[in-house]
Amino acid sequence: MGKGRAPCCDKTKVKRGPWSQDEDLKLISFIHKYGHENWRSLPKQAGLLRCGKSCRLRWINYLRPDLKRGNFTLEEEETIIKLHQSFGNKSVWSKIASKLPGRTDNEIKNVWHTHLKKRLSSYINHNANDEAASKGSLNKEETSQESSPNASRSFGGSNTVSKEEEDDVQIGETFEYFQDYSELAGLLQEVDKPELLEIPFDIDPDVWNFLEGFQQPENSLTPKDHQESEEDEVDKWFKNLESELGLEEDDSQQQQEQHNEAKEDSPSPSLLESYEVLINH
DNA sequence: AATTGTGACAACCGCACATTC
DNA sequence: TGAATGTGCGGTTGTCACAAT
Repeated sequence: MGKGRAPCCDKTKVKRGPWSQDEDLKLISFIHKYGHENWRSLPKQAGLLRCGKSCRLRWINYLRPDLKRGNFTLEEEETIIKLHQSFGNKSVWSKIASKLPGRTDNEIKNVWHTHLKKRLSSYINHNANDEAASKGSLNKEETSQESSPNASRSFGGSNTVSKEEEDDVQIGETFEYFQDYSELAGLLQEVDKPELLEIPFDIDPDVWNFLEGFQQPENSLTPKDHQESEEDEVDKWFKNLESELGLEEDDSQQQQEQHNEAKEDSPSPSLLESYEVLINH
């Protein structure tokens, strides 16, 4: 036997690529019944031709009932940026995820690379141009460099720094511009895409609390609240699942129901019953 | 209408650490 | 104590949808 550890599974015998609805249901129902004590043996026991790691990833990043779906809120984006700054340039997506209930490290990582980083970079360029303009002709050479479309500021003067790394450094330094994060919120709003800019004017008081004190207490809910929110989450999760499987009755009706969820207590079906309904559908 | 480019996100890979025996 | 195994994590890739040409 050669060096190194054995692969977690025989890649020629496992299915790869996107998960089907059937596979999702198998995984969900198995985990609900038996939990996930051993990811390696889980796929075999659940009748899935998947690698254990793949099952774990699918569950954690997509099927878990307590996951939030949809666009990140402005507050979540701010949190990511703040934490990314406070943890330094080395990526700590899991730590950030732990501060954002319902969001996964993978999701946060994607948002950072596809949205936030880009937006901050564009702000840097914008800011650099403004700065250069305000300085007028004090330093023509510098100004001409920055006005070039592909120009990027040099930190440390090393040519070996990759574009990605350079962006990170720039982004890190950008935070020094901000006196507080309300300014950062403004920047996000300024450069963000319209669909990511949903800032509710009837913003939840909790959000203001969150914005005032960055460290949101993890167990701020009373036991009763916690139980109710957990039921709500499960209920929401099933509605989402039904929606994705095309089993919902009517979109607008469902949206209305989801809207009402926050306002009224309604008994949620047991998880297992709902699985059976879905599977037998 | 067809082709190409780009963005977004799900999924995979491999390494490192923790745990078990 | 060290090897084997399980799990978590970050980086990277693959795929799909949509826009631009």
